[in-house]
Amino acid sequence: MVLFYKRPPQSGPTAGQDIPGPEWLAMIKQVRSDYNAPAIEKGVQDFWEKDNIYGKTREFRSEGEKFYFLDGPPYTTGSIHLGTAMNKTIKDVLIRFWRMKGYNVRDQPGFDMHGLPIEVQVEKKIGVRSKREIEEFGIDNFVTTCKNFAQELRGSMTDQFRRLGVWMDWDEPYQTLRPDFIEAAWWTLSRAYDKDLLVSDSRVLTWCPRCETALAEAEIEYWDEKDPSVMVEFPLKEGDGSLLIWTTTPWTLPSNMAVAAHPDFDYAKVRMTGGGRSKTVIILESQTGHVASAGGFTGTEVLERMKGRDLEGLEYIPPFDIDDKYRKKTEWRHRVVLADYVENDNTGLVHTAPGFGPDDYETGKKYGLDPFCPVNEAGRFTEAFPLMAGRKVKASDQDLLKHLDEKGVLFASEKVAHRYGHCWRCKSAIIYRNTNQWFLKVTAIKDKMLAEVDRVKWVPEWAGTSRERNWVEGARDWCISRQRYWGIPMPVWTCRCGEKRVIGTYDELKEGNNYTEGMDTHRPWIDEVTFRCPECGGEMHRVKDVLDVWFDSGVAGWADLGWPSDKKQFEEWWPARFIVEAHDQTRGWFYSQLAAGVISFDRAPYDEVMMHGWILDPKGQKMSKSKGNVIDPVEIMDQTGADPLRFYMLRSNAPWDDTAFQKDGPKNGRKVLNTYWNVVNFASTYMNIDGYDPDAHNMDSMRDCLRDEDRWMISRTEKMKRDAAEYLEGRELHRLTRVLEEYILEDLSRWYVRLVRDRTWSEDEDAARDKNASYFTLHYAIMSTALTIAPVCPHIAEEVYLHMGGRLESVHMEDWPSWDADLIRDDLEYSMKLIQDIVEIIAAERQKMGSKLRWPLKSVIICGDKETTDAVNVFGAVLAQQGNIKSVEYTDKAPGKNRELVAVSFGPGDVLVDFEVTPEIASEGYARELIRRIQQMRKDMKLDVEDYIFCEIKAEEDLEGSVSSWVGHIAGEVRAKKLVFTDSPGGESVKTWDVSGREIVIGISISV
RNA sequence: GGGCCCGUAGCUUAGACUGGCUGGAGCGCCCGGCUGAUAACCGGGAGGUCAAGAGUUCAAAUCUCUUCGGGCCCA
Repeated sequence: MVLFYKRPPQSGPTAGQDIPGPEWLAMIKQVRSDYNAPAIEKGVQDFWEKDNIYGKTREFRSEGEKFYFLDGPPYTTGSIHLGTAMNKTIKDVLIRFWRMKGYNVRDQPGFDMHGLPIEVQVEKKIGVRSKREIEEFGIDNFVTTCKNFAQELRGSMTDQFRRLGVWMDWDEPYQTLRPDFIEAAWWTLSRAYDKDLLVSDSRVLTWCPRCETALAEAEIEYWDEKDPSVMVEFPLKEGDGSLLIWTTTPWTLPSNMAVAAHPDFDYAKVRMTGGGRSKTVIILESQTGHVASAGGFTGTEVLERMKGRDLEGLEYIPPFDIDDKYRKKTEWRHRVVLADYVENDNTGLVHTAPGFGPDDYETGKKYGLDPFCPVNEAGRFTEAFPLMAGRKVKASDQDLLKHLDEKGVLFASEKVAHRYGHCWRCKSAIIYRNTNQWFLKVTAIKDKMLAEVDRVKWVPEWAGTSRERNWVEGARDWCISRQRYWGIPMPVWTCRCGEKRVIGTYDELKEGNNYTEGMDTHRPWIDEVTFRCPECGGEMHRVKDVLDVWFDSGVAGWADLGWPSDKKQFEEWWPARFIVEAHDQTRGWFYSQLAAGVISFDRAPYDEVMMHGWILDPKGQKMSKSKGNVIDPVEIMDQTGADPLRFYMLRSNAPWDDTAFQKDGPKNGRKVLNTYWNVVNFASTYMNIDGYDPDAHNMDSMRDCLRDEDRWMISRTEKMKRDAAEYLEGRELHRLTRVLEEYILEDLSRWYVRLVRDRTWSEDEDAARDKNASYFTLHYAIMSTALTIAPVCPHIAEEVYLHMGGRLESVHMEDWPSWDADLIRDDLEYSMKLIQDIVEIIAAERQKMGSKLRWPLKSVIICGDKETTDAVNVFGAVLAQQGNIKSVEYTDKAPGKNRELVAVSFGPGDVLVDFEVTPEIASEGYARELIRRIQQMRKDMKLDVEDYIFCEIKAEEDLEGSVSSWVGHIAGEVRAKKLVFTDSPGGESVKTWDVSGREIVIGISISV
């Protein structure tokens, strides 16, 4: 296999630079001086695009072990938000990591393209408001519009994911609207049918009156809403008094069929008096006070006590009369029934309408009650309730209450704010309705699903053991039918005689009448296909429903592999090794896949599930258009860059915790990357000048040239790589980014670069070997960082890699960096830590004493046991240099009193600082003061680093004498051809300075 | 009402599983330094009842319980 990819010289981010010749490949190229992330990212992405780097990288790993990553399909909304950005960033990081580890990763992205959200948007677009209007518009026109719209939205989302730097197979995404995808869904349903898990049944469930369809739990959004909170009297048929019930849905009262009581609770018949009125009601005895005050009564008298079970069978007069032609008369109608779900609050008697409440329905079934439902699909009363016929149910509440009040049975009426469900798309308040629907009998496979939850690896662990498990344990049968248009059609055909047929493949469909090859299998076209009934010879028609969109994505794990028509891919890849989504998918995609997988293949279709958190607004609130607190990721990428955004999102929190997105977060991320960039800029500048050839050296050849500080840097680098790998394997991406941040900021930039500056500036021939050692180390650190940060920040890593002599065509083709335990030197790290502490102490002491770093210290004494002084002595030269100290001494004796020394503990020992300023120190100090001022003036004059100058200086006589021995040094440092002292300095720039209270005038002119 | 997660400086957070020196950072603020990485960089300072209370322990941000507050999912 060819492991060496040669890059054509004219391509890549550096295109435009004129760099001919094959030697260019391994050369160090100067990077642009500023870290302009958006510009760099644009360049890198253009390079990827133009040279097909993504395709080549995939190809490069095509022989590796197969790794099936499965993308959770975002709903095609047209624009990504920060949550989607976070989601795809995590995926991109792990995919790139796995590729670097040699895996052949399947990275097909997906899009969820059916369903109500798109239908609702299209309705708005074409200006229709109801199902009737859609059918007038034409289902074919409507569905075609939905399809085109979804494709459009997919396109713009793809652009945004690309901008984020996500490497997935954007040219070949799986799409739920594709015919092969639909076939896979059908196949799964036919499996369910074969196993008796697909049934049609009548149940009470959530219904959107505007969309005129059933909704799943997952399609409901809850928020607080004000509703009536009323107590209504149902007079007893025989004897005095009334049953008192409480409800927040007065519109369900016409459908009342019974009143439920808890068998074990204590009830009482209570007479209530006050304000000249009196009422006798049966209620939960413990609620007497509450009820009386709600009804405006002051006096109460218990007339009779009884258990709930004693009330069973008691007959009452319902609040509204309904003609018996609309409902069955049964034994238990309008009597007290018993139920365990009755709670110890309000009146303790529950109005029961089996046509409108899931619990009521169950109770009704038990007592043989009719699930009477005088409400149509649009949420309006039918003829069965003439009083309000044609009116919307919730809007009728007030009129119904008025009616009850006139009848004298309205005991108490107020408003209450409570959580109420709404349609996830059109936001209409949902109602419960009794309808006939198709169900997957999840309850029948619950045990297997739970076993699979236990088998799968969850990250973090509680995502599975607590959350998913808890959800599956409470799972009910899954209503998968929707009375809509844009979705996967139910593959169920029925005959008048009751015969059913469920189609699982397109081959079976071909047997149908009106089938045409290559036909669109969406509605309405599929509705034309009919079958001959094998039982009665009649015509079988398709059930008009479409599928719940959550079912679509549930089959993604095999639909995207072309199953069932293409079995080869399935055998090669399935099941998915890894999926990752946000925590709301506990009830969504984690669940739908689990159910569909157990139905189809008796197992969960994934082996590892990672759960991530949400991106919230800066105050920790959910971002939403209605709150106006949405932060646009595209805007951030354009302003600050995709890499900084990615780095920040991963750094700020553990992936599974929610993150309150901070406005300057990406800027902080940028700071880390900028520091890295500065290091690279520094290194590439000097390596380029010196023509450093990274290929000419390796760890073995350099071993003996390295200084201990180089070995220290390498040791830190090995640990960074070691930790990074561990954190990636453990999915602890926050730790990964934090270890990178600390390494870049603390070890590489703030310390190592500081140490090697003098070495890189050296033009001394004798020091070439030593300079090379620093270049080698710097290059090693920079490249290790590029490889390690490549999954997180793919653009900066690429740019750095290509400029620093990377040998492959892209950093993303590199193998994940290994680390070498032999290069870890805890002894050197310990010594260096002591040095860092001591340097810090000296800086602090200097500050207290008003001693600038520019002025050398006479001496510093390290006092401690031999072990400690030896450890410090390893880097004695580093200490002297970084602390600007003339002499570092060591002693194991306690500091004597004979010298004016400042003593501070650095842990295992003490550091004693001698602040005495000798004439020698003063002259060196002043010399450096002068150099600094002249350099500042050069900079202000915008001189080139190479330019020479003439320099004239006026200073007090003693000062002039003091620095006289340094004149040659000063002139060299500031590139002055001539440097003289004079009473009237002249030149193109003349400036007066105050140096420690002494006036100095400097004049500079440019030499020719 | 139930399950899960979270609560540490003005803001974002490390540390919690496996209890132990003066609870670390970053941003912001104040002060200083450096000036051949420079529309950068470095150091110092102020700022914490570790949400509250109780318990276990020689010792609690960390373990246990209760309460309060926030988030997600449900009822």
